Amino acid sequence: MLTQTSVSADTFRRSIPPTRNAAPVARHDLDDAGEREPLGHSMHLMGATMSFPRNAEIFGEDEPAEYIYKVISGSVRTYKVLNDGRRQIGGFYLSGDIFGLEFADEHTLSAEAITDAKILVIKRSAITALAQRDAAIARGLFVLTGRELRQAQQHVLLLVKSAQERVASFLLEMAARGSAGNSIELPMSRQDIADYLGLTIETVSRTLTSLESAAAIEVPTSRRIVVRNRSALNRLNA
Amino acid sequence: MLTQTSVSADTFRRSIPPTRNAAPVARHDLDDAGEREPLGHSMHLMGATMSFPRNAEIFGEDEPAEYIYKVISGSVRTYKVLNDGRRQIGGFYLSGDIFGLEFADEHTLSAEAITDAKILVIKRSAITALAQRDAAIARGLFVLTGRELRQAQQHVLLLVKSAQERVASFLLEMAARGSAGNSIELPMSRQDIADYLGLTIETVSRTLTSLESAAAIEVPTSRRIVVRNRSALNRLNA
DNA sequence: CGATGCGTTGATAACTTTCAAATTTAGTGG
DNA sequence: CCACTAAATTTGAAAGTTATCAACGCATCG
Repeated sequence: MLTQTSVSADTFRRSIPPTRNAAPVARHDLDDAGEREPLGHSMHLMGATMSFPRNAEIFGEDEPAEYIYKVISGSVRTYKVLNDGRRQIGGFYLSGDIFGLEFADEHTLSAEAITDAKILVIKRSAITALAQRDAAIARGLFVLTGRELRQAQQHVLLLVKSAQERVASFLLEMAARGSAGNSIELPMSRQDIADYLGLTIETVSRTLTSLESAAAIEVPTSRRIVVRNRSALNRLNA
Repeated sequence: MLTQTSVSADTFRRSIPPTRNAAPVARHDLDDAGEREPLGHSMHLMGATMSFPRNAEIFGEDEPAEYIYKVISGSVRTYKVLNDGRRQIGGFYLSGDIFGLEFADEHTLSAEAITDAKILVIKRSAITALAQRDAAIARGLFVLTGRELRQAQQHVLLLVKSAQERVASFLLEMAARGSAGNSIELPMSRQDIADYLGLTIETVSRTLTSLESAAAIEVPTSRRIVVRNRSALNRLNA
């Protein structure tokens, strides 16, 4: 079953950046209840921003997880390549999202920039050291990890649905995250979507066309989708 | 697509048990590096053991997550029921496994005893209080949570495979966990397996039959499976 | 012994993938 | 800015996989 993309050979490895000398942070802004944007402000004080061109690798599976990352602009995909060459995308990270959080010493997924992206890179040791002194930071890490777990569990639920349901769920998810009214800007290709949903690009494309025929959505350009009938999509979001 | 089991009506709700008054624990046994069995011994000192008959609900989705649980004997499934009545099993927990760990205040999955089971039940607040005083406990919680995340990510990878691959992976997973040579004792029904793998019972059954025809396994009884050709299964475990 | 639940097997239908080709979009050099 | 090539997306037809519907076998339990 060689349905999904093989790893593109055009990604290239970048050396891990030197961290800007992380001055001890005396205070950090607490977000309300620390839930909306955990670690949000603290991170900016101790990281360096890096630019990654489209398709550049940010970190690779099995590399030591020395940093954690926050998307400043652009977008990122994490993925895993199966033995047979298929690629499974674990998730998409948009502006403001934090990724690369690990429990173990090595990354379990790889990460690439989907579009040109600016990424805030923070030494993991700096965060964990801070977390030891500051319960709010520790809790922030916990909350973020909980989100990752939820996301993975949602992903499981997604993958047992029909193609129509998967695509509808995906669109609703992206609409909720981008939250620009009913218009969805997709930074990722059809292949990325397919590899996230466990489908082929042809099925994704056909499903979008059929949703368009059913007047549930409009697809003015391949990277922009307008939700016309949200309840129709919700109905499919079983 | 109404492929999976609807919630069985024969499960029944049990009231949450009173915790035995948790005497402050002066010391707790550290497992080597705290990794093999995180929180292992500490838990036994502060929880109460409860018996659940087959198919009894241990906790329900959306109930407050006040306890965490450890399987003493028997086995447990966690699951979620989708809007349309399908049931997706999140995982199986065997003797020694800890489950019910949550980030939020409510459970995101329900849990039921697959077989008659003895479960150690510990107040979550007792553990977290302990974790605040003891870094090893805190780390144990972290490790366990990391395992949950890994498991969910593995589950995602499982669900994008073919039926044969899913069943083969499942068997290898169970073989690795039960680790009684090549013989696998399955506590769960075909329906449970199907709902875990995102397949129908018919497909699971047929796949087992076909693996047996291919001399990869033997199925002496429906709940026991003997691995005859592990490399054949590994080959399918793409 | 008959009812009941669980598992297997068979035939057919539905869905998704595969393979192929057409079409649109994006990027490049003149 | 246009022409041209490469890449991405869409569409079509056929094949493959899994689900659905139905029947049967087998064991357990009153």
